[in-house]
Amino acid sequence: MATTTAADKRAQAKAEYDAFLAACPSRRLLDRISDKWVTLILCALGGAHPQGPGHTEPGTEHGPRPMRYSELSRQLAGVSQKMLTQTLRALERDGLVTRTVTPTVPVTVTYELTGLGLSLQQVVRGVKGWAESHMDDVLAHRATYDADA
Amino acid sequence: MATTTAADKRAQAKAEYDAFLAACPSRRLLDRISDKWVTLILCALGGAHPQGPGHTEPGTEHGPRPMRYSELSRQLAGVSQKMLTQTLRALERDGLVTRTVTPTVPVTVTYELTGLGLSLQQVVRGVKGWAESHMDDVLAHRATYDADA
DNA sequence: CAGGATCCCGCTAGATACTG
DNA sequence: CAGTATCTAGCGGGATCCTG
Repeated sequence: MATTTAADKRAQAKAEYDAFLAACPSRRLLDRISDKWVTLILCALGGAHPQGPGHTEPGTEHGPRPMRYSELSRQLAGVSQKMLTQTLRALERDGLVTRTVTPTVPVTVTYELTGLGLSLQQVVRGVKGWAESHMDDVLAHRATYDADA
Repeated sequence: MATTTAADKRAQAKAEYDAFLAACPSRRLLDRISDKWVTLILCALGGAHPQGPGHTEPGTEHGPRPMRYSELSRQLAGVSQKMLTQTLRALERDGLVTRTVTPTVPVTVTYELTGLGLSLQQVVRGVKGWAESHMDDVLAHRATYDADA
């Protein structure tokens, strides 16, 4: 296939999976990662500034860092043990986080982003950021919408 | 307040809402937009290349465009009427899409992204794209994970 | 065509209690 | 500390029928 260019390959890669199709595996993957807890866990594990810009102020910057179960539980206010464990397991299975057990007494378990998890974190961080920075706009629109009703 | 710099204002804006807090409104907003159907609807309304790169091939590029209810229903394979209508209403209420009724016979209804919706579309497009482009990696990890179990 | 209204099932999130 | 196990209430979400 002498006609296969880089552009062709990119087109193929894009066409291979299509979340618009109900039967496509990527549809279910999209459903999994489109989740409040997934977003928050990934963001927590990613630290404050995951892909910090050019210059880094020591002390203000901490990229991806391992976190313990209890740490996560504390940072994700209101998450139930069940959801936290369940979501972490799913993320581990999908290769987004690693789970490390240190046989101390009592046992110490840490979770950390993988490279794959980091790549997703970069994008879901945007979702969380959007929610926080556009909250006022949304609230304003809701007010006028509800008023007209 | 002579000490209020641009950086301070940004810090304040970021601190105003925090999705890590259970009681924060942004937590619920995050839950709303972390949704399969929200992502797919916004992507559909955003067209193929929302923020196309430098040069644009005429004919291959079509940015945000209004779509009819039935068009959306067709493109989002497998979506139920209930979920489609319900999600569209929520998006309209939050000011992410506009709903336009043209009194033809039968009636024609079109949905279109607002500026706010467009800004969210840019980020959720990344989520959808991630799912499609990393599907193979995830499947591979699942296989090894399930094998070890 | 673009929904509204209902019914109803599934299953999932959350609370609680227990364990290595 | 870091979970597992169990139970249940609630609702997400699909199917179905109907309408302007």
